[in-house]
Formats: sequence, structure tokens, C-alpha cells
Amino acid sequence: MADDRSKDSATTPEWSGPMDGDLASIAFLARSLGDENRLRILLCLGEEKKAVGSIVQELNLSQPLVSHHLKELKRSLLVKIERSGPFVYYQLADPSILGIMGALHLLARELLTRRTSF
Amino acid sequence: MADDRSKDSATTPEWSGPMDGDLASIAFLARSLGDENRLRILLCLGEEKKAVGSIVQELNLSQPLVSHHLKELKRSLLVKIERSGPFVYYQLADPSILGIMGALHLLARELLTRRTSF
DNA sequence: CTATTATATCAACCATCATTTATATGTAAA
DNA sequence: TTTACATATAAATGATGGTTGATATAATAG
Repeated sequence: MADDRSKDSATTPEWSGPMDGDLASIAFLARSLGDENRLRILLCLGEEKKAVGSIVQELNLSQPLVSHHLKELKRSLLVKIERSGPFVYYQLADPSILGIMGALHLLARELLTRRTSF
Repeated sequence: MADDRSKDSATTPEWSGPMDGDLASIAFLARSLGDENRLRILLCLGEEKKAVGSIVQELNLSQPLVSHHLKELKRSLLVKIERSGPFVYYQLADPSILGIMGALHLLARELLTRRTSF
């Protein structure tokens, strides 16, 4: 049982291909979604670009904290940046982000209700 | 600027409702998906229940590590457990988990290709 | 009972991360 | 230039989390 890499394509259910370094990207994205304040920021961004100050005021978080999380969201490419004067506007990089959050929300509800009803 | 909780329903894009403690559940789920080894375990589980030893051998990970991650996946309700003799079989709690992983994979590919092509 | 197999837990170490406070950078106006 | 505002960064701290190695529990066979 030295090493065996010959059973990849047997149990690939939804995607096709190697999935080598892709799992790292998926994990990286998921970790970026794994913070409540970042989720609030993404949800607050919605579909309109907003400046940092607006997010700070809207979510009632400290400005360095919002800035830090925005930096993290930028690192994971989940938001796009646009400067205009002294303002920096952040925007969702892709609308599917909200869809994924919705799917996670649905899954969480499902798992929790399944848990309490059994 | 003491406190203001009067602008909730203005910018809810995809779901409806309070989203109060739901974001915590979403973040919890996302954090559980935010580890490459756990993703490999979920992907390895696929749709058939497998014992711990099978996962250990299939992914070439140490048994305590797999057991620890399975415990974490159980804590987030992403897997179901079924004992049979000395074996403990783990199974995906919901098939939509693979769909969410696929969506994250698609988003990652999209964001990365968008990044390198601009 | 002992022995063996399957799985879980414990302890320790190291890394990552979220948060706060303070400070720095940058931009625009007077 | 100074002043004011918007945002970013630094340093420090506390908490959480992944990994390894050793050990413990559980079930079964002999």
C-alpha cells in the first residue's frame, strides 16, 4: 500500500476533472464567508457599490474592523474596488455570491429543522 | 448616533426576513467548509456512506485527523452517523452540500480567470 | 479473560484570525 | 501651507483552529 492514485473518476458526483488545487480555492472562499461580519458586509453591499463609511455607519462596526474585513474580502476576490476622490467604493465581485449565501442559509435551516424534529 | 435599527428591509436582495441569527449559522457552515481536508472528506463521502478507515485509506490522512474533522463536520450537521458493529459510517447529511461546493468551485474559477485576464 | 481491530479523545504545539487602540496615509478644501 | 475628512495600516491581545503523537474507549473474536 505504497501509494495509489488511480481512483479519481469513480466517485465524482457533480464536477469533472482533477480537483487538485481547486479544493484549496474552494476552502479559501468558504473561509472568507465564514465570518459573520464579512457576511453582513457582503449582504449590506448587495448590488450597489458603497463607500467604507456607509458600511461602517450601516453595520455599526468600527472603521478599522470594516477596513480589515474589506481587505480580506478583496484578498479572496469577493469584492471589487473603485476609488473616487477620498472615497473608496466596494462592490460585490459577482452576484452569485448572494446566491451561495442563500443556498447556505437554506441548507442551515434544513439541517437545523431536521435536527430538532427528529 | 446612539443606535439605529430601522433599516433592515431596505436592502434585502435574495431572501426575506430578519437574518439575525441566521448569519451566524451561515458563517458556521462556511467555516466548516473552509478546510481543504474537510472538503476532501465531504467529496470522498459523495453519496455513499463510508467508514472512517475507508476515508483514512482513501485520502491518505492520519486516523486521528480524519476523526477530528469528522467530529467537526458532525458538529456543523453536515454529516450523519450510523454505527454498525465496530464500524462507524459517515454520510453526507444533504446532497445539496455537493451543489454548494460546486457553486463555490465555479465562483472561484470565475473570479480567478477574471483576475488573470484583466 | 486476552488480543485485535476500529474509532475516539487528549495534550501539546504552532498557525491563523478577529478585534481594539492608536497612528499613518491620502485627498480635498480654505 | 494648514485643516478636516476618508481610509488604511500597525501593534497588541485573545481566541480559535489544524496537526501530530500518544493514549483511551468500544466492539468483536478466540
